[in-house]
Formats: sequence, structure tokens, C-alpha cells
Amino acid sequence: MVSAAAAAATAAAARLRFHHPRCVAMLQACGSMVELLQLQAQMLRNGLFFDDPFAAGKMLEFCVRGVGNLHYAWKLFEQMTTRDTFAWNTLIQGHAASPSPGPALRLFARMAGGAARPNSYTYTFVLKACASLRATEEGEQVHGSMTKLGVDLEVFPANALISMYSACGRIELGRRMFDTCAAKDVVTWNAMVSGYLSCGFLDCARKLFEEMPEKGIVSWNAMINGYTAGGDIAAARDLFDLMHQRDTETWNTMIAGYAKCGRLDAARELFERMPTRNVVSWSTMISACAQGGRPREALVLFEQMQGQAVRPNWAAVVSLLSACGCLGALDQGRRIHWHVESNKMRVDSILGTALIDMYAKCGCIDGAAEVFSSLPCKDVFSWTAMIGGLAVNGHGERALELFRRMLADGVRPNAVTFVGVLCACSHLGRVALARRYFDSMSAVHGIKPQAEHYGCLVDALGRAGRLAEAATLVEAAPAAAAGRVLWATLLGACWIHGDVETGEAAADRLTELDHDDGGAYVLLSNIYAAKGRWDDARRLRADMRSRGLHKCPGRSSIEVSGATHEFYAGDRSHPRAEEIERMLEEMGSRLKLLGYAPNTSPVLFDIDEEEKEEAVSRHSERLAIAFGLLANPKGSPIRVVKNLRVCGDCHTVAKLVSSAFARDIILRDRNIFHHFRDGSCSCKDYW
DNA sequence: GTAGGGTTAG
Repeated sequence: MVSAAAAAATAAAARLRFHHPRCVAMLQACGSMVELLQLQAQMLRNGLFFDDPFAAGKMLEFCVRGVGNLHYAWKLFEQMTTRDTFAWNTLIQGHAASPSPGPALRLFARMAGGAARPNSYTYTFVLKACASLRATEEGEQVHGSMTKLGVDLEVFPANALISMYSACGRIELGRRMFDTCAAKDVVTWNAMVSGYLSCGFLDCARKLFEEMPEKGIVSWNAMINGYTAGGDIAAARDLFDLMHQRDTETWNTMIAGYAKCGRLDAARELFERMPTRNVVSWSTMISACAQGGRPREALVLFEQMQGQAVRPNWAAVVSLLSACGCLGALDQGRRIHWHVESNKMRVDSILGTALIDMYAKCGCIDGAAEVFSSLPCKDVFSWTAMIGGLAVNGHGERALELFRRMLADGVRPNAVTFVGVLCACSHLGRVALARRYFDSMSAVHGIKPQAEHYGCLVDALGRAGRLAEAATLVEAAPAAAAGRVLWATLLGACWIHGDVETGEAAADRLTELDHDDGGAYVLLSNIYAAKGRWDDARRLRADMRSRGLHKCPGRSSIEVSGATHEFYAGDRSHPRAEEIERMLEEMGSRLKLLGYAPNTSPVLFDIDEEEKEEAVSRHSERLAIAFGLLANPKGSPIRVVKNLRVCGDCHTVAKLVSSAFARDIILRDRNIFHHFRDGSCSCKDYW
């Protein structure tokens, strides 16, 4: 006679046999959160979710590893009646691999009170969490319980221990582990070599590398990366050349190494030679160009990458945004932002900051502010990008307000934050406040002022016309901060105020520091010319010519429907040069009606062919504005980026054009933004 | 049924 309970159990087992394989198969075919929810509903209805820990565990696994939804994984986990070790492991690993692994440790602690026992999988996951949290103490406790269980000498957990200790900077404990464990495999060796490398012990790493019984590609890659991080690119390349087999990461590592030490051409050469490129290869090369001052090349690479159907990932997007920022390529930047949103990419503080920076550098402060306010977690970098963005875009008050909010939020400012703060003070003409913030840097925040900070202060004094004080400040700057940037800032202020005497002194010092600074000669000669001292101006130009010096050529770019157009001073190479010419004439006649007379003082003397090109009426920014007027839709803003400071006459012209043509002009020069509207500029005529 | 070591990223 069969008992009722036994009959029920048999029936349940039969149901399981029927459902279980089907359920697992369906989970394997499951592709989205929606399908997951449907499947769970079905499993709840037929009782499988509660009766079958295996099926429930599979579901949890899919939720964590398949769709990466930790939030819902918790819900599933809490609903499960039987949580086996697998279920705990899955949730722990999900957190260990996430950007905030804290809950992994708490889950592990909670696990100790329950029925499921940790196994060697559990320990590798928990140790991973300790490693990324740099939680040495917790790591050691975990090690202790592993020893009790006897799993600490198994190869997987032992490797995890070595990695954990070296991530926590306790390389000696890692080495002790390495020496203790008998079951070593190639990963054990690699973990130890990498540990030495990340702790900066290159020689120990190399010694161990040489002793390795078998070296895998990963071992070589780790060494190459260690050398590039340590700045020894030659040693890295030697290893690279010695390798019999390389994988894509080998190439990527070497390319990144060249990029890090500024050897862009070498990086590019390897990039061209490598047999297969993955998304990291592209991102590496794109970021190398973006950071190495070749942003245009970065965007071209992006196009090629898309042509090969490689989708930009998070890192590529961050680099691309930085390239767009450099170029002031707003349309491109917006498109990438759109890509981020439509692909639901994780906008963390890094990507958020990249977006803020891109918008701010494109003069689109509303876009920057929108991203900033929507950022769930803001760190010092995001605050700094926003404060600096507001400051250079002529919103000094808002920048200072934001800085106060940042301090109130308990975020500690860094040196870059103060560049933004001081810049804001300078543009507001608040010299005393600038001084106070400057003094607070070391007194309150423990940050030593650098050249940039002195520069802002010089700028503030210069704007206020207090050039003598500014000169004293430059003289008094400590050696570490003093340098050509400071003198150049002072010279710029003298140029704006037409102060010959201080300007001469500044130019003298500047050419002492850098004999080949053509820019200093030009600036000083312009100061002379503006004062009518033609002989001095001419003498300086001749001197410059005889020494073969050139001023860095003026270059302006403008984005028209996604493509950037670049203009040099006197440039006639643009395909629409004739139309541009006509537009320049049109600008001239409309401005004349407004009473404009060109100030051509910089070019009234000693004109040779080259200088004719520099005639103010053909400055690069003016060509770009003319092109913007004819190529951009009526009423839309004209956005120009110039590599040097905007010239005074072009500044006047831009102001007048903004009213005569009813167009906003946003011109980014080397220092700040000029938002021209209705005949005036956000910089209040000082820059 | 689950794992580890090496590459990009403000």
C-alpha cells in the first residue's frame, strides 16, 4: 500500500521530469528581461520555481549573467524557498563583478548563518570582491575560513588569494601564498608576475617570468604591459618582438604603451599592421589620438570602425567625446550622446563627466547642465567639469554658486576645480575673491597652487588693469609654478591694455625662457603697432624673420551638418572659397553701415607676402564665421573653434555680425568662450 | 549548472 505522501512525491517527481528539461531549454533560449519575466510567471504557476532549486538557480543565473539585472536577481533570490550554494554563488559573483562589490561581502557573511555551505567557487568570487574593494582585512578573514576548510591550497582559490593580496598591495602575502601552494598552474604564475608588476616590482616580475616553467601569451602580455606602465617602452618592444605568437591583446597592449609615452606614429603603425582588430584596439587608437592632440584623426578612425561594423563600447565613447570636445564638434558629440542613450549605456561619473566636458567645450552649457543634473552619482571630476564649463562660458556666478554647493555636499575640490573657480572670479572681475580662493587652496584644502592658478590670478589682475601687480605676482611665483605660461598670460594682458612697458618686460622674459617663441614677438610687435611705434614693431618683425621664427598659424574650425571645416589665415583652398569671398564683402558692407572701421594696426607696416595673409580681414576665425553664415541654416548659431586667441578686430566684427545678421556666434579660443549675441560678448570684452 | 591571470576609459 502506497502512502499518500509517497504518492504525492512521485507525482511531483514526475512533474519535475516533465518540466525541468523544458524549463532549462527555455531559459537557454531566453534573450531578454521580458522573456525572463514570462518564464518566471510560468514557473510560479506550475510550482517549478519553488520545487526545483536547479531550475530556480538557472533562472537566477540568467538574470545575473545573461541580462545583468542585479536588482531583479535580488527579488528572485528572496522569493526562492531553497537557496542552494549555486544560488548564493551566483548572486555573490554578480556583485563581485559589479562596480560596487560591497554586497558580495555582506551576502557571504549572511550565507554563514544558513544551510548552504560555501565551496571553492564561493571563495574565488568573494576574494574578487575583496580585491576590487582593496579590503585586506576582510580578505584575510576569508583566507582564514578557507584554511579551516582546506580549500586555500586548491589551485583556483589559491590563485584568487594571490590576486587579492597583490590588489591590496600586500605583495609579500601574495608571495607567501605562491610559495605555499603546491598546485600551481600558468595562471598562478601569471597572477604572481602581475602582482609584482602592479606593485611596481618590475625586477621581481621579470625574474619570475624567466623562471616560469611554461609561458602563455598572457604572461608575455602582462610583462609588456608592466614595462609600458613603468615607462620602459624599449623593453616592452623587445619582448613584443621576441614573441612567437601574439593575440589581439598583445597588439593592443603594445599600442596602448606607445600611446602612453606619446609615440602616436609608432602606435598607429602597429595598429595598421595588426592582423585582427577588436573594439579595444579601436578604442585604444581613438583615445590615443584624442589625447595626443589629433582629435580629427580620432573621428576618422571612428568612421572606419563603424564601417567595419564594430560597435563603440563605453571606453570608445568616452574617448570619442573627448575628441569632439577638442574639436568643438557638437553635432558629432550629440550623435554619440544619442548612441549612449539608445544603447542604454551605463552613464557613470566618468562617462557623465566626458559628456559634460564635451558639451561645455562645444559652448553648449545647457547640454552640460542637463547631463550634470541627471547624473546620479557625481564625483569631484563631474563637479569640476561643470564648474570649469560654466566659468569659461561666461557664467561666473553660476560657477561660483556650484562650487559652494559642491563644498556643502562634502566633495573635496582638487587642483583642477580651483582653475575653474579662479577663472570664474577672473571673468567676474572679482580680484579680491580670486585672491581669497587662491589663498584658501593651501590654507584650507592642502593644494599647492600651480602655474595655472597663478595664471588665473594674473588674468584677474590683468582684466582689472592692474598690470604692475600682475607683473609682481609673476616675479614672485615659486619656481615650480613660474614659466612661460605665466609670462605669456601677462603679455596677453598687456596686449589687451596696450601696456608697452610691462609688455616689453614680459616679452623679454618670455624669449629668455624660450628663444623660439614666435608668438611673443608677434604679440609685442602688435602692442607697438597699436601704439603707433612702427619702427619698434618693424624691428621686431625683422628680428623674428632673421631668426627664422614663425608664429603658430591661426586655425579655426567650424562644424556644418556634422562635418568640420578648417580654415587657416588667408586660406583660399575651401571648395566654396568664392562664396566665402562674397560673404566677407557682404559682412564688410553691412558692418560699415553700423559704423565699423577696421583696426588694421597689426598689418599696416612692412607688409610682405606672408603677413598679407595675416591681414585681419582674412583671419581664420573670420573665414569660418563667413562660411557659417552661408552654410548654416538661417538663425542657427555659428560655432567656431580657434587654436589661438581671437584677435581684437575679429572680436569687434563678431559682435557686430551677431546683430547685423541676427545670429548667435559661439567662438571658442585658446582661453575661453565668446558667446556673441545682439552686438555684445559674454567675455565683456576681456579675454 | 558557476571560476582565475593580460588590453581601452574623465
